[in-house]
Amino acid sequence: MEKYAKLVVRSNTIYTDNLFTYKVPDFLINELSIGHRVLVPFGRGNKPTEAFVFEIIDNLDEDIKTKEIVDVLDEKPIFRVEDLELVNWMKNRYLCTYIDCINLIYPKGYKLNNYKVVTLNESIDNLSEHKFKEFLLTLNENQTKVIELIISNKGKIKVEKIKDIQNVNSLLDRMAKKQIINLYWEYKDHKNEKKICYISLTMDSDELDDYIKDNKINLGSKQKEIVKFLKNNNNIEINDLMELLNASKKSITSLYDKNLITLKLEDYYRNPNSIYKSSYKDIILNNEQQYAINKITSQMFEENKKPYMLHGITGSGKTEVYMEVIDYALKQGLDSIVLVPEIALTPQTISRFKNRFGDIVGVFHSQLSEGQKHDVYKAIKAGKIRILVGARSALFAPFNSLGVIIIDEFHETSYKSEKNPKFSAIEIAKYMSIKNDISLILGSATPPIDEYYKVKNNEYELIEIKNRANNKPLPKIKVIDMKGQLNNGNKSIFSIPLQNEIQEAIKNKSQVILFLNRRGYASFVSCRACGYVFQCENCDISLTYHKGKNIGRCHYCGYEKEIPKECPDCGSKYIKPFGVGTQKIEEELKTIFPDAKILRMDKDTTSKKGSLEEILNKFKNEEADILIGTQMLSKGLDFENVTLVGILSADMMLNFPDFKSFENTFQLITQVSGRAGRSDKEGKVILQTYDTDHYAIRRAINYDYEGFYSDEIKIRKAFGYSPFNNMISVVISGENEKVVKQNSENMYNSIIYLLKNRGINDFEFILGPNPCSIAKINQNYRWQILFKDDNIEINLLKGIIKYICITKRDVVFNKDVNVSIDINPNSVL
DNA sequence: AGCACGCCGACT
DNA sequence: GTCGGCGTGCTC
Repeated sequence: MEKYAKLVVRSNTIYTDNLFTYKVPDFLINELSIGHRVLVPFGRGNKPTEAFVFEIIDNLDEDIKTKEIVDVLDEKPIFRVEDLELVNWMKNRYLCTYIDCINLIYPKGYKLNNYKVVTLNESIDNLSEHKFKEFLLTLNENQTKVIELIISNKGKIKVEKIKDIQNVNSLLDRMAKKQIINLYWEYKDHKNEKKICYISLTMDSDELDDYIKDNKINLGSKQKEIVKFLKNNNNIEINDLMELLNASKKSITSLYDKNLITLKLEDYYRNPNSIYKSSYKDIILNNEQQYAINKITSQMFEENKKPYMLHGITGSGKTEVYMEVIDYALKQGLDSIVLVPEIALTPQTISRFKNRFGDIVGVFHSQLSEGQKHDVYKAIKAGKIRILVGARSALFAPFNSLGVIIIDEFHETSYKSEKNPKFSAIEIAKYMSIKNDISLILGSATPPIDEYYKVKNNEYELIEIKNRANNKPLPKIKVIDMKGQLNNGNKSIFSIPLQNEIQEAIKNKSQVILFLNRRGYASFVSCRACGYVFQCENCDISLTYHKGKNIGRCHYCGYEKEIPKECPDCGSKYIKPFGVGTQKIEEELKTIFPDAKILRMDKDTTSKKGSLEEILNKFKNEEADILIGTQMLSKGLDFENVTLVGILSADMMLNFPDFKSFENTFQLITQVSGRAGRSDKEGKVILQTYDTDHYAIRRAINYDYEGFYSDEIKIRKAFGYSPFNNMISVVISGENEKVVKQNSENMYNSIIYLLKNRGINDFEFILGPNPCSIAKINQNYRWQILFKDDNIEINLLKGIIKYICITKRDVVFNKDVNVSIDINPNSVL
């Protein structure tokens, strides 16, 4: 019987992104199954390459020459059948490669390295010393260098280690042909099974002393010390011992060689702990919370249930609902995944879960080291972690019996990946929940418009919580018309009412949060005489002014430039910063309230590790009166003593050139306002704006989600935006502007050609090619073509885009341009 | 992509 | 005839 395997090979090019057929060797026929990781020879040089078995077939379906699989790399398959199904689904949905998808679900801590090595050919190695010297004389400079390198490396060297020789590969090839050297591939399969080493004595105390005496063993003073220590403390961790006694590895290996100690390796789980502290309160659930819990738990074992959308206002105690559902699942033997938008911003949520459930709570996010990720995965597989809290990547954790997926604040943009595959965690979770009957809960106070539309379409089960857990009303939002303030001669960023309220709050010993959606000091610096604006040299972006260092900084690539006293264009000295950032807010606030203690939370003050936790802790412990911050403030923070929230410029986001900017404005106002009055004290919100009449603002100040939804959905429908259409963005970027432009046009023309062939002659659903709104980032020019699946079947459209951008990539695009496909992108800049 | 092969010109 | 350099085409 013959068997063949269709597999995906790990190589980092889209040109090999298909299934390759290999023959299954006889000794593996009974062994090999779908999902196995195998080693195959790949390419002309038969480089040992890692591959993944997707299918096993009995006969070749076409006449192709095949190579044989060398071996399986792991005892058990690393992927389940459903994992591979997910890979296929994602590849189709997001138009990305197999490997992109595999990398997401690939168990952490595995890595196959392959490298080419050089050794001396036996005929040379066996020469006598005299003959060898003679032989060396026949070689040229580079060849001698290679021989010397091999010898000085104990007879074997990796090709990549041979430096400062040009065209090493052709040199080595020729030397191999002349039988001077051997050239071959080697590989090493790393499995990062982090173990910890425990030391103990091989025999008990007296026995050991006799053994030493009888065998006349001499011990150094350090070794004696270690033995003495081990007599009293058996089974100690090697690192602790070395540190405690200031011992070296040498003395330990020496003891081991003398047969006096044993070393034992055991699994070790690193535990990335957050330093954030939270207090555990006994919570009494209200009726709405209880209803939600009952609804979800009662259907947990039902098949074909819909995902739940938990629409609960800010402060409605959604986390309590999550925890009760998880608790129920645990008791039924089911595991849970909780996704949070940004792990760094949710130390509070994590500590609440840890307080409630203890050690079975694991944390997973992209900032963990590979080793830490591996440990978490291992603990999950071992059943030591039953609840995983993490960022979107936590979705792919290898739980054995996953029962619940919770996505908190599911309107957050961070659930859409920026990297390939540009997946949406919401979509993947929905896919998983339907396929495996998992209870999926999407929680938010401000559900995305397109998702809420699906409630109306019966795709979700809507559960609402309309009251705050503390039974207090939502904070009243007072709108201040900044045009009026200006007319009354108040040029400050702070309206008079806001100043008064801040004063009042500080007097009452409660805390204030001020929100502004822009960091830095000023949004741009320009010359009043000629209008020159300081711009980033790498991007098409004006520099944000940072006062402390007197620099302009690009918030896209990090480029910094000192701002000169004179205009580089006209030489005038009228150089001034315009617009307002959080840094300037802080400065002005200090002059108005010189005694207030102020904290600032934005990307500039929280980039250092641990600094965010420090700021949150300080504010929580009421070591500051006012917290100024950007977007970060909107993400589920919970401070009991905050009674006043100030939104300094609500229209800043309104004027963003994106079809989601109204929705974002509504969300931000609702979310930021929700930070006030979360405990016993009532909250208040002051909202400053120049545009008091905009529906996003009017609906937000009345907490009228339904109203905003009905306004917004009409606009979405009229313009054919999501949820009525999918949007596909293709961005072509590269260092050469002309090439990028020409490639974009190439692509457009190819697409038009294919569409015409299919009888489609109306191309209104294609926008562009145009330069992106941000036409240059990091020295890369960017052009965009936008597609809506208006009047065209999405799979046909995707098929054509895939054909042009992937299958025929080398025909349509230059090698040095980057083509990025994003299905339903967060923003089209 | 990245690897191997093969062609070509320069130089002994 | 040999060496280094670079362009080309394929990967079961």
